[in-house]
This record gives sequence, C-alpha cells and structure tokens, in this order.
Amino acid sequence: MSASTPDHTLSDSTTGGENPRLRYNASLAQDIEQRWQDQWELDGTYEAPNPAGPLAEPEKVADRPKLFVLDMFPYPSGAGLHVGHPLGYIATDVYARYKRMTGYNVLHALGYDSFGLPAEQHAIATGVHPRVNTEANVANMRRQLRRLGLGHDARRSVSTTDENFYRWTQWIFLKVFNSWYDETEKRARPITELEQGYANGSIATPDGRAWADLNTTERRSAIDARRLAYLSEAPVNWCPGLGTILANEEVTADGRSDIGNYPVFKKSMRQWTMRITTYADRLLDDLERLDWPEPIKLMQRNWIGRSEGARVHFATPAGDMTVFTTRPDTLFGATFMVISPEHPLVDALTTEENRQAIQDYRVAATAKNQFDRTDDTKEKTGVFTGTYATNPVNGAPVPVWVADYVLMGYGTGAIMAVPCGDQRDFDFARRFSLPIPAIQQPPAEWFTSRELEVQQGSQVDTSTWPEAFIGDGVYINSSNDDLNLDGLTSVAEGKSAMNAWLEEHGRGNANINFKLRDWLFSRQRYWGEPFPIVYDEDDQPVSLPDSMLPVLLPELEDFKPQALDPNDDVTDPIPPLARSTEWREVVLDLGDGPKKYRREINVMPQWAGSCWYELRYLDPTNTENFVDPAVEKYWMGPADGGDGKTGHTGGVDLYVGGVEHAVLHLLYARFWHKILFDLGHVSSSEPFYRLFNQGYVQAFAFRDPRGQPVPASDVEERDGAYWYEGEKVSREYGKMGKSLKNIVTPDEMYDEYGADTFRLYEMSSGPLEASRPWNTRDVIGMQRFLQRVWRNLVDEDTGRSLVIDAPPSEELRKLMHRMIEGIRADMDALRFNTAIAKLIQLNNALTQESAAVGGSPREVVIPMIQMLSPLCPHIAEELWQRLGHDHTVTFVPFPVADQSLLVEETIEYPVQINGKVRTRLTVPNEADQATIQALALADEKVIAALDGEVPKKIIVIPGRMVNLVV
RNA sequence: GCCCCGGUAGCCCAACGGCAGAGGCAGCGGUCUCAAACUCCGUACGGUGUGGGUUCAAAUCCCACCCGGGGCACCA
Repeated sequence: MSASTPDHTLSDSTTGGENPRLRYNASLAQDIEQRWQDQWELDGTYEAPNPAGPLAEPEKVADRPKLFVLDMFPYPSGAGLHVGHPLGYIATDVYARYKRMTGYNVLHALGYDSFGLPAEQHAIATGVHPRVNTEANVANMRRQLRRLGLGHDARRSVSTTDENFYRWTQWIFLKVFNSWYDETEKRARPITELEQGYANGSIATPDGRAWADLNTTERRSAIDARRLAYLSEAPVNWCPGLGTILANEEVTADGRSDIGNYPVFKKSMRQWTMRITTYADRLLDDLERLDWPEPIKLMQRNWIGRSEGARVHFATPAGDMTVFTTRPDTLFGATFMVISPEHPLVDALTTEENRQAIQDYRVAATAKNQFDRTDDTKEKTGVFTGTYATNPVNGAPVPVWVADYVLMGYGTGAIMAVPCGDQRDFDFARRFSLPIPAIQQPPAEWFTSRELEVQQGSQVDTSTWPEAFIGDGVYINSSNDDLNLDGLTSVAEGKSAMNAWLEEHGRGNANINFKLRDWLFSRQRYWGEPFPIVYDEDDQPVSLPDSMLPVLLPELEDFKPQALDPNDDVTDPIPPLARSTEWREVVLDLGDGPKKYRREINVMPQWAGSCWYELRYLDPTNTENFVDPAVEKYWMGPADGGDGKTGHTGGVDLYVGGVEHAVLHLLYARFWHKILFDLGHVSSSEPFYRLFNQGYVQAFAFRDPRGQPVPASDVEERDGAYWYEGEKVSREYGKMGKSLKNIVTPDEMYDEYGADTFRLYEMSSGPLEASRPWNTRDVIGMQRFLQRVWRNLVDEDTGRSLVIDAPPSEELRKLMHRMIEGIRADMDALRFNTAIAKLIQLNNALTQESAAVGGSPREVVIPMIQMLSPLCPHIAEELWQRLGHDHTVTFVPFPVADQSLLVEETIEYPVQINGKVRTRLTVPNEADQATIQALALADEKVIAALDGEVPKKIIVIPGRMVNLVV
C-alpha cells in the first residue's frame, strides 16, 4: 500500500475503540484474495479440458456443453493498465464463471498482442532490445491482472511474439500465399489445383495461350497473378523520419506520423498485399448470420462499400476509357466526363494548348492534403483537357475534364457526369457553364417544394433548378434508334434496360464495385513476424517448406531503422533486417539442391497475430498443428452441427471488446478465418459468432487557469467548484491518460478496497455497453455492501459463524426466489449492474432478518454466496469454505428459483381515474377481471372520486392496474 | 452535411406502453463516542432535454427540435 493512502479502517487508535479484528476491509480482502488466487493456481481450477490433442482430458469434457468466451487481447504497453482496461475482462470473467455454474465447460484465457511499433520505438529510444521491454511489460500486466482474480486458463496465455506462436502465423501466411480464389466456386483453393486447371485447360491462362506453350517464367507469373498473397507495386504511407511505412491509422489527418510527428509521403513501393477484395461479397453477406451489434455491422458494410452499377466504355482519341456508374440509366444525360488528376490517360488526352493548365492543376492537386481535397464545402475546381470522348448511347461529343473531386482509388478513377441527376456534377456544370439537359421528369411536388412553377415535358428547364433531381421520375430525352427509356417510370427499369443495351453493343456491362481495397501486408520494421519467403536468383519469391519454420527474427546488435532526413521522400527505405547479411543471404536446399537465396527483409504488420490468436488458445501447446481439428470443432464448430456454409457459422461464443476495432482487426480476422475454412483447416466459417462492445471508462480531468492539466486525484470539490492548491480549476470529461493527469490504476484500487470491491464497482456503475465516468469516491459503496455481507455471516470479533439452521421468514424466502429468478436473467443478458442491485437488495433484507432473529438463515445464505461468486469470487470462496465446504464454489450449480414461490397470493392494484392514481386495492391473486372491476367500483374512495358519474370505460389489466375513464 | 447511440433526483444509474425508483455515491436526521472516524437505523429531493402527436394510459411508440458521445464524409 502506498504510504500516502489513509486507511481509517486499520488505524490503531489508543484513545478509542479499534475496529474489529475481522472486519472486511482492504487488508482482510487482500489477505483473502491472495490466498485464493494461490489456491486456484495450485489447483488449476480454471483449466478447461480439451476433447483431443495435447491438453486432452476427454473424461472431463464428457457431454457438458461448451462455451468459448474471448476478450480482445491487450497490447502490452509500458504504461500498464488503468481502471478502464479491465471493464471487459471483468465482464467476461463474470459471465464465464456464471456459465461454469450452469454446467458449461468454459474456455477463457488471455494472451498478448506483443509485436508492434511502440515496443520498437521504445527500444530505439533506450537501446534495449524490444523483446526485453515487451516481456517486462507482459510480466507487469500479468501481475496487475492476476490480482483481479480472473478465472483464466493460464496454460493458454499465448503471446504473438512467442516463437511457438509466430511459427504458425508464418505457416498460415504460407497457406494464404499458396492459395488462389476460385470465383466460380467462391472459395480459396490450393495453388496446386490452379496449376492443374491451367494444365488441363479448365482454367484459362491470363493471356489465353495454352499452358504447354508457356515457359517457366510465364507459368510462374500466371500462377503468381492469382495468389491470395502477392507482391505489388503500391502507393504507401512512407515516413522517412521513422524509416518505415505506416498503416493508414498511424497517420494523422494532417499527413504526419502519429508517433514522432514526422511528415508522411505517398510513395510507390513493392509490397506484400493480400487479396481481401476477393472475399468482399462473403465478408458482406455473412454479416447477416452473425450476432453482432447492428452499428458494427453497418460500419463493416460501409467499409466494404458494395455498390451495384455498370461499367461503360467511352471512345476517346486515346482509346476506350471506362467509367463506373451506379446510374447507367442516366447515360443519355452524360454531357461531360471528369477524370482524376492521377488518371493514367491524363497526358494522352491533354491537347497542347491545355498542357500547361493541366500540369499546373495536377501539381496543385498533389500539394493539397487529404483534408482539403475531401472538404466538400469548397467549390469544385477543374481543367478541360481539350479532348472530347463519345457518348456511346447517342454519339454526342463529351468534353473530358480533370478535377480532384474524382478519386483515383475508387472505381476506374473516371466518371461520366450527369449534371441533372448528380449534385456534384450539377455544381461542376454550373461552375463551368456546361450544359445540363434534363433526362427525367421530376414530379410536381419536387417543383412546388422548391417554390418553382411545375415544369412538364418540353417546359422542363434545368437552368431554373436550384439543385439536381435524384430519384424516380419518368424518363425524357432518353432514346436512340434501338433503345427507348422515355416513359419508363422507375430507375430500376431504366437501369436494366440500359445495361442490356450496353452489353449487347459491347459498350459496357453491369458491374459491382467495392470500396474495399486489397490489404497492404508488409512493414519496414524490425519487431514483427519475418516472412517465410526467400527470393531466388531471378528475384522471384519462393515459399519455405513447413520444416524450415519458424523463420526467427535475427538478433541484431542495432535494430534501428536507417536514419533518414524526415523530409527525404526520395530515398528508399532499408528495413533493419537488411543489415544482417548473414541472415539475409542464405544457401538452402528447397528440393533441387543447395542454392543461394535472399530472405524477405520486410516483416508482417501488427494485425497478423490478432488474425488467428483465438485459434491458438484452443490448443496452445500443439506442435503438429496450429490447432487440432477435433479441438477446433469442439470449441468453435457451428452450433447447429452444419457445415458452416449456411445456418450457424460457428466461432467464438462471446467476443467482448471496444468498438475501436470495428473494421480493421475484425475484418482482417474474418478474412483469414475464411481462408482457413475454405482450405479445410477449421470447421467454423466465421471466427467470432457473437460480438459485444463494452463501453469505455472515462474520467474527469482538470486544468488550471493557464490551461495546464493538474493531478485529478488532488482536486477538491467545494461549493460546486473545483480547487487545486487553492486555485480554481476547470473540469472536462474525456479519456483517461497520462497527459491529462487523470489516470487511476487497478493497483490503487486493490490497495484501497480489494479486487472484489473493484470488480463490483466496475460492474455496477452502469450497463456494460455504456461508457461511464470513473468516480473513485463511489467505490466505497460496494465495499460497504461486501462488509455487510461478511458481517451477516461472520462475527467480526471472533470469526464465529452467524449462520443459523432455522428457516427464513416466508417473506425473505419469497424475496430470495424472486431475486434468483431476476439475477439469472440478468446474468444471461450481461446485465451485471442490475444483478448486483438485486444482490444488495437481498442482503439488505437478510440484514434486517438477521438482526431480528439473531442469525442468518442458511437457506438464504447458501444461494446468496453462490450468486455472489461470479462477481466477487474471492470473498465467495472464503465464505463458502467458512460454511464448511471443502471444494471450490466454482462448479457448484447456480441457484434455481422455485417458481411456486414467485407467485404472490394477493396483488395490490392501483386504481386510476383518468390515468391518475386515486386508491389501491388488495385483491386475491386468482380474482378475475369482473371481480376486480366490482371491487374497484365498490371502493369508498372511488365512489367519492366519481361523485356519481358513471365511467365511460373501465380498463382492467390483470396483475397490473385498473383505470376508470369518465 | 449524413448515419448511429444516449439525455430520468446534486452524481452514477433502475423501471414487460400500466403506481417514476431497484441499487450505489453525496446530503440531512438519529445511533455509537468525552469527541471524531467507522458502523448501524431512518430520511428529503425530480415528474423523465424541449415542443407536438398516438393511446384509457407515454420515461417507454411516432414526428420535429436542442444538447452530449461516436462513426462516415466528393465513393460516381
């Protein structure tokens, strides 16, 4: 305990009475908690038996139902935990413990996501190897978490940096590398089957030639072109100041690195990429089958960004130019085209007299940062190339413009502009005085709601329109010799007619476009998984055989990236692994004799380990397999026993974590899992069947008049204001963090209150999904509750049991059964805050009775301890033992309510007149509607209130209330 | 700008469309004490962000607006 912490309950006053020896306070709690934590560890209480593999104990698995509960595993940061971190861990622990008591074989474990940039940055700053630092951080977090009393299976606590773990990360990479996506069967298949398909002609080669006519190099590139992991030249976020490329989420909005604040440049480099786009449809469709919060599904849907439309080819002097549009039906209204400044045809389309203007525009567009370019409040800009393309549907010449509102990264980087039906095109046309022909007849209301005279047919005049018309409307001016949309009334009809025409004339086809991009998968760092890839003498990637795994990170003397000028965007990065020539240049026998190879010197991104870690929890010590198939099927197989393709997907039964991983981690992990499913390595088609997002624990922060944060723990509240060292300070609400000086650590809570109190406070302060402020001063309430529980059962001075065998009063017994019924429902629904309220209510009633009869009836005490144990396991174990049990309470069946005691013999009915309560009637439970009505009408107060009036209507809700309408 | 989530007592939060209050903190009164802390007992406080609507009945359902938190943002 810290020296500055006052502990009144332990103060030893010589002038006054000491506190009782066995009062439940922080020091007694710590004594109890540490003893039980040691005991659980010794007994392996939370070790979950597997049906097969190295951890097999089939007799213990028996026919118990299984439950796999998972937390998003932490990054072992040097700062350790604050009280916000354990919220989800406590919740899953409570749920897991509850389910153990209802007969489940529960798997609950926690590992560490320990590769990553922060450890590497820390290593560079201190000169200490990242492994040393990472292991120290993991040790510290383990210590902090152990004191929480989490019922984890310690054998399954893996770290992504363990060689025995990343060996399998590399193994999975090889599976991805050695697979291709079969668009017909809509699944990944081994690359050998692609080769067979090419060879027997069932799959066409990229250029259509026969397989036999291709040389070795051509065959190789035909295969590489379909691999799910492939090398590509792609623009990346290159940060010379850090000597590495960065993920998008590591770059700030103003184009600098999150760490170090160095400039970040877009640079094209040869990178490993994963073909996640081939799974776009399945990643989207299978969301329907998952039990996830709707907002998270929506975020994934938006990220995948599916839109249906068509590709349309426009003839230009530089050849066909293809656009993607969601409104092919409006092609007759396409009066100009706009291409992105980065479009490859810009130069070819630019005429001599426009060259300078185009060049200036492109330079200006490059200089704009992402923020300016996407700020849609700004007026549209653009430059004419001087060239006209031909509208395929009516042969009209359409000018081609360059403008930065068209993005190279989406669709084809070129659009057909239909100003009458698209607001951006409308704005652009107005700005540059381009024609805006109408091709749909807006309905009358459209005009009237814009205070325009209604325009019909030939009167339609877009020059009077304030904005574009978007929606269903009769088509006008939309016909050519063999296509006539005029008169059609719906967009859907227009689209399908136009798509058919385009297809027939070879000018386009229906098409689906996704926002999702392939996943850039390499980093120029040290602290990550090395790729199990070498390059041969032709500089072509070759996968290593399983027998050569793991490819270990070399022990470098100096793992710093090459020091570069932060503003040097020209020089290529040199990853730290390049420095060890000994490691990099190898002679290997890959089946055709010893040859010289060069290792891949990039490493995998931090997401790699978290893409599959939950599978390794299942079988952490297996050396033959990343997971034994029978073990995976047991813990994660589809609950309906199906094949995972339709119906239940299988996967983790409950995954709890913050909303911040809504897209990246949860999408990448789903992608990898689906590949493993397609290749037959797992029986579940999704990794996480049920997802729950817990809220955040937030905190108040305080600033002095100069705006500097002051330590929140030393701020005092007086007269509705906040004071620090005699100075008035302002309060704000936000995240807990070092810079705001408002961190509260679990360690402080263990010391001041004990883990059980801390757990209860975290669970009681609000519904799990809600964010809530941390209020240290409120914690005492949960300590007092446990103190009262303890005092009801144990004499604080002597330690004598206060439990009696006499039965409880009928009233207390009924209350208990009502509480049991409610608590079970709360536990099942993760409503721990209301479960705790019911336990307090029960204990308060027990306190009354205990005082009255001089002891606590065993019939109430036993279920109460059982119900407490998931929430505050240490004190529950202690009391359970003191009541004479010699086995842990962990597997004792959770109490079940006696339904006959839930029914009251009499019910009190409020009687309302016009919705206002006038009196209450006590009516026997079995009274029927007519009886209740008669009783109500006969009541003195009702008669007085009615004052002779006859109710127009009488509503009797059985079991609820009576309402008289006059 | 668009889309989510939320607004109930001084604070954190409960409440199948049916008596606004389960629980905790803080407050107040008492108990204990020479006094205090701790303990225990008791207790006040709001009509549910605002304005409409539906209903016998609205915190709850619908519409509009205000405030707070989060996400997306020229996606053709």
